[in-house]
Amino acid sequence: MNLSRSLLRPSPAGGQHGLLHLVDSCRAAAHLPTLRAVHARLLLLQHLPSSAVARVKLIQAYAACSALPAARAVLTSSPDRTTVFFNVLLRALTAASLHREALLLFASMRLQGPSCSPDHYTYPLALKSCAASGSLRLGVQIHASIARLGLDANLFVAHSVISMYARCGRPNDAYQVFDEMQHRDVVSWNAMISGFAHAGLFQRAVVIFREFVGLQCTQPDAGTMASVLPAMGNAKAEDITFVREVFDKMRFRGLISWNAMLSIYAINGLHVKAVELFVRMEKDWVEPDRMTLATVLPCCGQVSAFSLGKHIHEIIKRKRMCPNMLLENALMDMYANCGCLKDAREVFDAMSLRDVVSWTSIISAYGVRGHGTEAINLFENMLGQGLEPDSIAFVAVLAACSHAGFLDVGKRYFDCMTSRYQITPKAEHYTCMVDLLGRAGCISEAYDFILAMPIKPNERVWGALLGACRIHSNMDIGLLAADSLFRMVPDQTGYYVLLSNIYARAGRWADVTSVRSVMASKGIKKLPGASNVEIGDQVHTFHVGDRSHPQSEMIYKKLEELLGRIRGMGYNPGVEGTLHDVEEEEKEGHLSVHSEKLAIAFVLINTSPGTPIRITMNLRTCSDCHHAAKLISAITDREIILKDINRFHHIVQGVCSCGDYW
DNA sequence: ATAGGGTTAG
Repeated sequence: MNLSRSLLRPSPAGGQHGLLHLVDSCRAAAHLPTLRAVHARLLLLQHLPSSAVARVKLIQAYAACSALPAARAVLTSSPDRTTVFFNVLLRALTAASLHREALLLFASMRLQGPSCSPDHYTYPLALKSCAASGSLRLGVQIHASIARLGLDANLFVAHSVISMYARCGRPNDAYQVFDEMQHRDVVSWNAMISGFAHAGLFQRAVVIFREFVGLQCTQPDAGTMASVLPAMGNAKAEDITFVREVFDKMRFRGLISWNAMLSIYAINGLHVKAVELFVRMEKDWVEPDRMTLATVLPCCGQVSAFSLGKHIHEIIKRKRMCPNMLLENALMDMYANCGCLKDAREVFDAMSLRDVVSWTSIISAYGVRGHGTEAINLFENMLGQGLEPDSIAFVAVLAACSHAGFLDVGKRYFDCMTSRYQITPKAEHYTCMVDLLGRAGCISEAYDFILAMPIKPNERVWGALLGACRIHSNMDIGLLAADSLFRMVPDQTGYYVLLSNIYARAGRWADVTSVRSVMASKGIKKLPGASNVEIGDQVHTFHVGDRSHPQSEMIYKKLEELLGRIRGMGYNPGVEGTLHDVEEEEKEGHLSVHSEKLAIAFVLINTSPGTPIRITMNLRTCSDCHHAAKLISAITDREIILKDINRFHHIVQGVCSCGDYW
């Protein structure tokens, strides 16, 4: 490396300046061997005793090389010690998250005499460590010293006091400091916004954000956007719109602002908005970084924006951003959710390092398709690598067991999770277990399981039971589940439909009608089924009986042809239909124009033979469409990947990965 | 020669 070469030929100008420059280069390059050599030379030439600057630079450089003991040794061996040495070392310790050690060093300054008294550089660092380690008592003491010295007029100091109080769980004390400030700049507001956000007072964070914007004295900056972000989970639509307006009005929009805006959309489930904003970002020639892409990729997955996802993968390759676990995990997630298990697996196999998130991602990809054995093999493989499964990894493997109907294995994992790994089951785990038991036909066991839960069963838990009751036609327990659900979420259409399906299966048409009239009286409408498919980078949406598509005529002709061909193979719309679809208008004729079928016909017309058909829909698919899709996949020799509201159906040559069990 | 607010997955 050329650092060492220049060391051999030090600049003729007497050395010290050249050597100090070399120290800075070692700091930038984090090159410890050269740094040691330069240090030795400085010692040899006796530059160190006279030059405080040289010693400060050495401390910084050693810290940059993660050689903290060496950094500390420079301070210890200094004949004259001043505050700045401590500040630089404190900075190194806080940057390395060594907050305990930072606070010990801070405390030791008092013993060093007046030349080492903490100053307006020291306090922000010490308070940062208090905030990070939750040391409220020490923080309060430090605040008192600051006030005694009158240092609270310094903005840097005041902001760190605000931040310390907020992060130590005292948002009101933080606000008092903020409120009493004589002068404020943009960071003062950012500190308070982020303070409320980190203290969990999301609404107050948003209110003060709005107040700041309303003042119009100082422009919000990227820090403002990033500060409000953690307060925007589950945000109100009007707040999101407001932040977007602020974002649009910013005179300078840097990458951090774009990333924060994308993130706000993503955490609120506004995946389409995030995708649109990303497209806008590309048009504006803003170069995305890893975080941008790691934020947008899951959104692509959620809306099955496969071509954009692939495009992002190309960006990642072009910029040589991999290997990078964050991105690889996000890519896997995107491919899996776009229905491309193979591509997800390729990313997984190519990874040089994998963490629990990577494994969980691929396990869940297999699991939601019904490939239970592979999901379990992967889970065991992960354990074999010595990785500790966490709560979410268990959700993935339990879900895999329930989708595949592996009753005993699932029960074993649940026990293993609590006993061996000491993980307290959450609602998601209970949902998986109820699903597992219920699907396997153990309905009363599932019901007892819910009653014995130590936490209050939520909507999804009861929903899983109701779903199982539909599969196994259990009306008694189905009614109990429905009753709980209607009390919890009286307006959720899907549960009424499930209940009426249960009645329909039992042939109790009067009850079917009464469920429908309850729905009508409450003004609840059945969510219209919609299927999305992507051709090129264009998304096409189909509804039941949709004739709005320009190719409508061709689509219906194709569908008729297909249905004609599969009828000879045992497809009989009437029989399946009465079992599952109770809406009058959907019987017979309308079953044949369900959105899934239209989408399949459309893709067959517009793609070359052999191209997989990927469909994303907003409901669970009906068994009539499922049956038809299987037969169509066989006669047209196409893979059909149907993403349903809660799982994937991967159909190859007439066989579905769900094993007809969903 | 040193300090404040801020974004990263399953």
